[in-house]
Amino acid sequence: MIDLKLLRDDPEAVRASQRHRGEDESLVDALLGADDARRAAITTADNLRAEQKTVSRSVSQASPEERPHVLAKARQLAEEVKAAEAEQTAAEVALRTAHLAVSNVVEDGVPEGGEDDFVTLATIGTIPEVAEPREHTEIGAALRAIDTERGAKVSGSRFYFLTGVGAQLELALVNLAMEQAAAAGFIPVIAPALVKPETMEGTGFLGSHSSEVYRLADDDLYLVGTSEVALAGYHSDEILDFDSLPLRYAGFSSCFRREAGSHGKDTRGIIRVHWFDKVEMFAYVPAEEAKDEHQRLLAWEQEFLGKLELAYRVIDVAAGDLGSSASRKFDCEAWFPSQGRYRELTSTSNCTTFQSRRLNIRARGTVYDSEGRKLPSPGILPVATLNGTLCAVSRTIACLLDHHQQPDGSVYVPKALRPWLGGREVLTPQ
RNA sequence: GGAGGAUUCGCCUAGUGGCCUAUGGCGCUCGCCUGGAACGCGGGUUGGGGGCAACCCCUCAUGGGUUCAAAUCCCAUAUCCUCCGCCA
Repeated sequence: MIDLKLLRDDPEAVRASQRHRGEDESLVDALLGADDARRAAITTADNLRAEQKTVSRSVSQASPEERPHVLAKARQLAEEVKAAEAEQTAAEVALRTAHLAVSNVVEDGVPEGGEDDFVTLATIGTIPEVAEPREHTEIGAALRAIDTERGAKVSGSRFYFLTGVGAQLELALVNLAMEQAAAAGFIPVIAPALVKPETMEGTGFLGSHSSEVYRLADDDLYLVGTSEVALAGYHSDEILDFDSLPLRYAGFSSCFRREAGSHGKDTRGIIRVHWFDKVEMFAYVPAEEAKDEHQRLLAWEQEFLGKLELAYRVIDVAAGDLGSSASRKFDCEAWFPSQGRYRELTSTSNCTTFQSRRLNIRARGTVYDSEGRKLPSPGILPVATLNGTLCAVSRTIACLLDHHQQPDGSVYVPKALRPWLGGREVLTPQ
């Protein structure tokens, strides 16, 4: 949810942002109208409640002769309060609906346009020369690392088994990612992959992308598509200690995606699957720190890709391709020789205070007066949330096999992964 | 799955229909005292919302209900605890 105070101060900025995204700017006026209606309803209800309170208290003190009269007045007021409260509730629901319909305000500098209108910010590493590149599926099968046939047999399309070095590769990547994150000060977290509807709703994944989400109807639980959901929900309805910020978590969990709209895309292999494991970075920071933190998350993603010795580029995602809660998004796309193009491996979004407002996450900070003295009442301050992929395992494995394939059919192992792979420098078909 | 019990402002806690407009303690904080401290004394200390302001409204796990009036009575739900059952 966007900041209503900001909207009141500068509605045109929010309208401009909506246009930038290619979304309906009349939603902004609907929101302003809903807010006015709510204020009016609250004022009416407040006044009636105050009057009712006074009359109610006077009942027990009323003399026997005036008592029936007072009681009648009280009954009438009770009716009126009930009606006014119903209107207030309706106005508040309408406001929330209108509020949720407006996407986050896009950060200055985000490219105009849609999916293809990204701006490339950096291109890093040397694209490997591979004469006749094979796909990761073929390489994975030869190494007995990836078994998509049995994945399909057991679970259906877009499922897979990782076996042998494939399984070891996953553990190596997770270990490397977690080690890096912990060294950078992240709190490692193993997060639940099943969450309640409120959590899923609060993180915004039941909006336009609800068809992507698996739901367990019998238990009214959702399977997360990313541990961002659990990590954002972790501090929901909490007031954090402002001085403890930034709070950084590195969450590991399985991720589940229905891939409902992607029939025919990446049907082979493990680039696009219904289930994969992922290490996700999630940060809670003071609102004014968000932009800097976004750069830090991007830097950590790049550090990780560097350790994997991959050639990749960083793109600044265009406004029309941003999720509703992101004000800006950077993707890192690594080179896949067999496809002759870059494919997304990681993504980091700055959600500013949009997500935390929705999840009711704030911070309590010490407030100082103009002379720098502490004031007795601590202030409540807004918190920004940001997320970034550290390692989406299955896609990263696909990339590693493709990117580091050798003419003799073996696969080069980046130095950073070797400690977790028994020191192996290459993976060789059996 | 079954049977009980619990949930009050950071923590503990008083409170069984009407000055509860919520008690007391701890903690925190401001002030006084002091050369400076400790002790002591006094004040402040849940959030949210409306209003230019004075001030007002809501908030006793959540949602309903009864009543002129609910922390208090009734119903439902959630979470936690104990016991039983089942089970890694």
